[in-house]
Amino acid sequence: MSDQDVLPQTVTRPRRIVVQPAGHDNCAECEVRSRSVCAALDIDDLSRLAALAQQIVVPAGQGFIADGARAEHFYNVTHGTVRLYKLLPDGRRQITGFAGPGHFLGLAVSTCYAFDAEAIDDVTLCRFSRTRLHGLMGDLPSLERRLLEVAASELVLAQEQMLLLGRKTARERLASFLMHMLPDGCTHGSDQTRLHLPMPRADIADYIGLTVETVSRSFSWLKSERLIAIPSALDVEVRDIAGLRQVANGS
Amino acid sequence: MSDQDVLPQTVTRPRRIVVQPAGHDNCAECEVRSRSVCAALDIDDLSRLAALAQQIVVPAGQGFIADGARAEHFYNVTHGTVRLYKLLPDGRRQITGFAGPGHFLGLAVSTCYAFDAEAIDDVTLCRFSRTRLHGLMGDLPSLERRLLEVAASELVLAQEQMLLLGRKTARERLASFLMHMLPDGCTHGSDQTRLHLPMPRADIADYIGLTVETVSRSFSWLKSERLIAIPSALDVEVRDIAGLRQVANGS
DNA sequence: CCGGCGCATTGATTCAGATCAATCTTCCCT
DNA sequence: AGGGAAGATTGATCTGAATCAATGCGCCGG
Repeated sequence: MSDQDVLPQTVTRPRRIVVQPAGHDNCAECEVRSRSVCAALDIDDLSRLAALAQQIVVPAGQGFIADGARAEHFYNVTHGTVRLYKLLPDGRRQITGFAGPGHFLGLAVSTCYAFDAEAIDDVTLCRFSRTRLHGLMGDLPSLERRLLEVAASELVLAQEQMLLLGRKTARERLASFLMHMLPDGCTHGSDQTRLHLPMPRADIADYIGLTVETVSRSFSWLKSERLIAIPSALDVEVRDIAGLRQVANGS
Repeated sequence: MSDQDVLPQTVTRPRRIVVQPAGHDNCAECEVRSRSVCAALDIDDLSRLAALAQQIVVPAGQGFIADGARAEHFYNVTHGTVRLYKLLPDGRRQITGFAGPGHFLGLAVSTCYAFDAEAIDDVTLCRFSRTRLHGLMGDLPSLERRLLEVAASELVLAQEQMLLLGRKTARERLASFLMHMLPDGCTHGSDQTRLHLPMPRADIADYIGLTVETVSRSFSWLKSERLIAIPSALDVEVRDIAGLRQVANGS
């Protein structure tokens, strides 16, 4: 046991954030482009955007945006899932959102970020200089328009989350959360009801304003009501979408 | 008592929403212009905006935006205060924000509103056609830029509210609410600590996710701690801003 | 194959805030 | 001035979720 363990942890994954310095001309073939802000741009404009982009890789558990730090970058998630959260001085945490492939991060007006961001699993991001992207926005009104759309739809989501946090019961919160996690378009009909949750129970708890125990009990309750099945903790099968929606909206 | 009371209520205030059809060239002298999105425009552009504007007056208690209705207008508050909220089918209400003079309303991406809006006191608004304002935005990038700023700062507020609703205690919530209500710039220093709340206790309760009773008890507690004084229900005097901030952030 | 560590579940008990129930206050309206 | 209604406060009790406390279940490393 006296080998080269110079670091306290024994991790096989990359421990530090990796920045792919350049050579990133592949925006045109980016698999998340259609879902991201980049969808607003045609091929020519895209290359101007690509010139600003760096690819960065963040290992699971690592933070890459810190509350209060100067906001020098925007990010676009290409792989993996990110948790965005705010902390109280005593450590209480509220997760304000999860960002998966295609999501845009860093829409702060102020010069500083007002939240933290951490990789849940291994995450790959496109990073843009804030000032340079701002400059580009003057030239590319469609990009700015797209950002406004993104901001407005985030706002709608935030308002739904306020309703959830302020007025829903534990079971209603979990049901609402699962409904939101369902891929778009399968909220109606009973197709494609398999669901993989990238985040652990503690993250769900801090997102919907409960404790881990209450989340677990609510999962068990939904299971006992035959609304879902839980093949493994991170995999949920929605058995009765309509029923789940009923619960989510207060029976 | 058998006079002309053809309506169930006996109200002296205007009962219906009044639309001032036109003659609204006074944007240049608008007293809320500097605080509103209109601040982004110079005098010439302002007149183009003014051409789209209608002034509407909404009596206290009246709704003027309905959840699910087609989103045909944007609004700018010029006088009074508006409550924005979402309802659950069984009537539980979450107020997602209050909008006072200068505030911009209607930033929905979708074709339909996803919230309700009601006048708290008598409210005056500037109303713009959604489609025409969208058209104007193409010509006036500074307007679009300003809207993006507004949306981004709303988002920051929404995230703080999620932290409040998900993780703060009753006292912390009320203290946070009062801190937010303080006019900008008086969060530090002990000047100007008088505060008028336009909304009743029930609205505060539905905003910070509590019941009226708990709001009232929390007010009494803050008073007993000498952090505030309550000359009348709607008037609060902040006695100890630093202390109130401490409570707001979890002692 | 076994041991241990990190997460998830389940059970027992407590507690902050909801609910139920009186007052109290303010301010119209007559 | 007086009566009443709407809002606010205060008190008594209840309850849903938090907290405290064991297990249970994979999964990885040896």
